[in-house]
Amino acid sequence: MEIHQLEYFVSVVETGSFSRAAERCNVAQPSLSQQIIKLEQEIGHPLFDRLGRKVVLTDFGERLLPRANVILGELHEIKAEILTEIQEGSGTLRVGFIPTIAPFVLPRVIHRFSQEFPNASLEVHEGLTEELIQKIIDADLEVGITSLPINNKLIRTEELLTEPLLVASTLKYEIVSRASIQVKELDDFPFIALSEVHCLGEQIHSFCYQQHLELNIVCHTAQLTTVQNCVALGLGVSLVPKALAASDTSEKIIYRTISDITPQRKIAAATHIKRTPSFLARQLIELVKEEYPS
Amino acid sequence: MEIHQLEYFVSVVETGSFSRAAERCNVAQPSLSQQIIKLEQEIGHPLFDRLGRKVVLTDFGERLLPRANVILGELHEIKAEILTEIQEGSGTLRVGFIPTIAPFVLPRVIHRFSQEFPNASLEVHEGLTEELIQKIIDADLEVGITSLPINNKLIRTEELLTEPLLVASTLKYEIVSRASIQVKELDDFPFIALSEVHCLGEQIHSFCYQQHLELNIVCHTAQLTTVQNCVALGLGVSLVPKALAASDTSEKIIYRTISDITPQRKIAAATHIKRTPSFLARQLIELVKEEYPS
DNA sequence: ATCTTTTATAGCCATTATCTATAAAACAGG
DNA sequence: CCTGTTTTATAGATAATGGCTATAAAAGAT
Repeated sequence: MEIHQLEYFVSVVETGSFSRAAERCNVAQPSLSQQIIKLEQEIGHPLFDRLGRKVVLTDFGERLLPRANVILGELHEIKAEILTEIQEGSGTLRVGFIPTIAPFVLPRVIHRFSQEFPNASLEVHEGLTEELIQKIIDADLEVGITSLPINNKLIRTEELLTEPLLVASTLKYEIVSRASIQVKELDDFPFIALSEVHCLGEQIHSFCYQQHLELNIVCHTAQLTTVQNCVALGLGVSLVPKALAASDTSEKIIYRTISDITPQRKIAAATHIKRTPSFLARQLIELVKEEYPS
Repeated sequence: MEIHQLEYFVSVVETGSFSRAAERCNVAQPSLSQQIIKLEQEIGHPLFDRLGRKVVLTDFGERLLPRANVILGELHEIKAEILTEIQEGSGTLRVGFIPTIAPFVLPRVIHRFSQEFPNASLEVHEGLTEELIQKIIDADLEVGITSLPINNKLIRTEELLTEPLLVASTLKYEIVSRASIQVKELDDFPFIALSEVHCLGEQIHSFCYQQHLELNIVCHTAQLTTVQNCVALGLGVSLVPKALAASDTSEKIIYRTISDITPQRKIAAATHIKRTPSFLARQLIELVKEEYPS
């Protein structure tokens, strides 16, 4: 049973004649007749009684008609409906964030996303860069919001913004009271270091290495929140993303930009290089750009 | 968009691979790949992302899937469902009866028919033979319950039964008191004749002509009921179908068989010679046979 | 780095839907 | 009742296309 056979069938019903149906379908009358005959053979019964001038449905034809209409209806609306559904934002998006971004960005992004795409469902996963990358490769996630660089030829990255790292400290350490801060002053104070399982930890580490700093690390923590708490208690100074500063309302810590050379990280969206980005994914990436706190 | 393309598409989704889908569909992998590509071109977007070992639906594919399943589901059930529906007797049957049959047969047939086929709808039309024939030819009616002969090469007739015509009279006329009745005695009494617009009227007329009777017609009536009433009032005798006698409970009239030569009419089902009889039509004809009063 | 798995490409073949021409049947009008 | 017209079916040729084999290309797996 073929689509065009059903189309021919419906046309014969609607025009009441094989020849007129053929004309409407832009085929020759014998072609249409043959296809109807084939259809009748497949059903096992005649669909029409050919009464000279008139063509009448048999009881089999009578019952095929509504089904044929359903099928053809479904078919012809498919393209338009799919486009509509997509632009209405229905569907599911699975997205990952690294832990040094998630706390500042996730709440705002989820909020706006669910407002703008009420029909969509968002599945969020928080994980370290390597884990996100692996899940993207396995197609468990479609997008990962991470930090550059990412060296994996299976991963496509789209840079979203550059975020400076600020010096964080209480007034206990004079570094934050000065008019301007120089990179070299960092190793004059006890330093709270973020574990290098985080790419941010790594990035700070290699920044210091490049600047020939020999940090006086008094603490290695596994979470940015712990860094923040340690700094607040006056255990030392640290380098933290500006987004952390922007969302810190406690006013215990002073955040300052380094004057001479600003350390920074690039925030990017990582996707599987072979996957065509879905509509929802593109929308989410835009939202992250707009909602990233600064 | 073709059926087999949708089948291939669903198979790829279900097997998660083009090669396995091809195997399941009994086609070579390149054939299947090509059809998927064609489908993607028609939709205007890729349906799958080919990630080496894995194949993942794009958002377009995700939305095509349920529709494809609906269409294929509809298609595969069609044949069985049509057969079921027909055997369940759903549908409409348009049937006609001539006026000299309708009153005795219609009520019983409609009753049994609607009991046995509660899903069916029956449209009954009462009309003279010529009218029924015309409506059958025009496909306004599918079956006509009439009397033979019918001479029209477009009409197929199926003889159902032979019905004798009985002498009807009150005791006022001695014809019904005798031990046996001979044809020739008919013209000894005033005769109530049915109009020849009815085939029954014609048939009685030609029967008498053949038997060289010269009826003493005292009345021409347009309806069988009027004949019956006239006879009951003792205005004369008449010839009436046995079915009328069988349904007459008044006991005013005596109905007697003629001994030597019994006039009779043949009851038949008339259908368009080119129409394949529907299930309901065949069932109805059977019912008329069974329910015809005798 | 090599082997295996998987999809895409190329070229050929077979199927089949379509076409033109024509026959057959039946209706309409004179 | 015959003739011309309309309508569907048949026959044979053609062309479009889905399918096949062989092979390439890409990417995992060993």
